[in-house]
Amino acid sequence: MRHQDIPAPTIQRLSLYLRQLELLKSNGIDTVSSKKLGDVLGLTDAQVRKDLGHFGQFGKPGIGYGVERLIQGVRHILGTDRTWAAVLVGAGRLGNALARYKGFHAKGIRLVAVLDNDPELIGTSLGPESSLMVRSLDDLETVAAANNVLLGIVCVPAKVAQEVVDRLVAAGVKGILNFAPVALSAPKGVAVRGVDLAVQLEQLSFQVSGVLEEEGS
Amino acid sequence: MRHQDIPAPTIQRLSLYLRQLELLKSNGIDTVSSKKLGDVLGLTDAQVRKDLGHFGQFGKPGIGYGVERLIQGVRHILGTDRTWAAVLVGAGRLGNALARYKGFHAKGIRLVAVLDNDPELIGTSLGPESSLMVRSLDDLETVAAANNVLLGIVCVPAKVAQEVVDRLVAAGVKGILNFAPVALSAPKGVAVRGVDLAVQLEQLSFQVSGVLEEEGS
DNA sequence: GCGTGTGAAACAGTTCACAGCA
DNA sequence: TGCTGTGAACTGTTTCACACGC
Repeated sequence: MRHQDIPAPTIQRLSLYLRQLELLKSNGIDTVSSKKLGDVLGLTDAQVRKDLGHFGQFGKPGIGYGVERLIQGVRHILGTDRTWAAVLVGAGRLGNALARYKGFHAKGIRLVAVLDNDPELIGTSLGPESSLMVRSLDDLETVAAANNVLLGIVCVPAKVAQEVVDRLVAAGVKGILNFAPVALSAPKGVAVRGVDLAVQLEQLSFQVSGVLEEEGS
Repeated sequence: MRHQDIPAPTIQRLSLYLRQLELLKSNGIDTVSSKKLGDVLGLTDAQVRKDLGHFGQFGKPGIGYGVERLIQGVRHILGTDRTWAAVLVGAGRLGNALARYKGFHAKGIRLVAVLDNDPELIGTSLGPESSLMVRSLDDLETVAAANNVLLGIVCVPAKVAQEVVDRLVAAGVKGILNFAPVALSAPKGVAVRGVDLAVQLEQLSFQVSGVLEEEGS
């Protein structure tokens, strides 16, 4: 089964399963049923089985799913059992906070450089935990080529985001995580995901409006 | 038409429309067709019309949609034309970066307090742009009651996130934006949205795996 | 002609229900 | 008996196609 014909909602839920499975594992539980897994995540048991069923037979009838085996399986499907080299562009407050994020490694991401074009920031350290320093944006192509960089994380102002994306694409990047509040375009063959705080706030605002309406205020 | 019976995907796209419309407005364009709007966002014209059609007749046949009027309309639907009081819990690096985010105001969100329970952080300033200081988490209930706080933003470690959420809910909060990498539970009547970097990285990893596969490597 | 609004058709995703295995 | 895997039914969303207004 090709990656493309798996429903997007299934892939989204795979991340949720994985997180829950890791929690179960750290609690010493080594078997779980679709019912139990679904309940904590607010899903039906059928949904869980269908999702996992797309990738082969993970479960044993009468028993359930082996937690460890399923973790391995899901990681493999998501590709987080491989290591990807990434660059982060934009070392402002948010970029800085992200650069110090410790979860990259756990997801198989190796941050090879943090880039910015502000002379004030270039040469700046990213704290004692990191061996990286902020480098000039001019180094992008060199760094990308030298490290076989496939992922880019964009934390620059909206105005220059498209420009940065174009350079990343030209440098061979295949996946971009965008924190700038703009719709970016990239050629087919390059995946772009956006994390937009403004969008989240709007969605939350809408949901809360609905809640208040229900309660009659 | 009640909030509840509008498809979730439609609401999600409303945020995209709004952002694009604001861009058009700032470019001095005051009319747009469903085709044009859809094209830049990667949607069909029919999709755009169906989405907007849920809320009444915004467009004029032969002409298109009035940008300004549509912006007003979408803002009203999303509830961002009202003002919501919010607290932010967790003043670590990420919390700090978010607290300084300038987009809250534009989305009708008034940040009334930043709270943490680390004595090192309490009393700390949030930079010259903000009049706020980090306050003790003990003040949560007081602040929430005094300002009619309906929104909470959670940037604390995963271990304590549920605990913080429970306190927020008890304090009357109706919507929570969670940055901690855990599945949180909240009673019906409280909306919870999660922004999880680890999940985004996994999804991106999956998409890139698919791209590479297509290209045959 | 151009472009909206909207039923009807097509498609996709979810839930149901049950056969089959431990 | 407990639980998976899966075709079949169902529900929800997207796309199509066209009547109507500018």
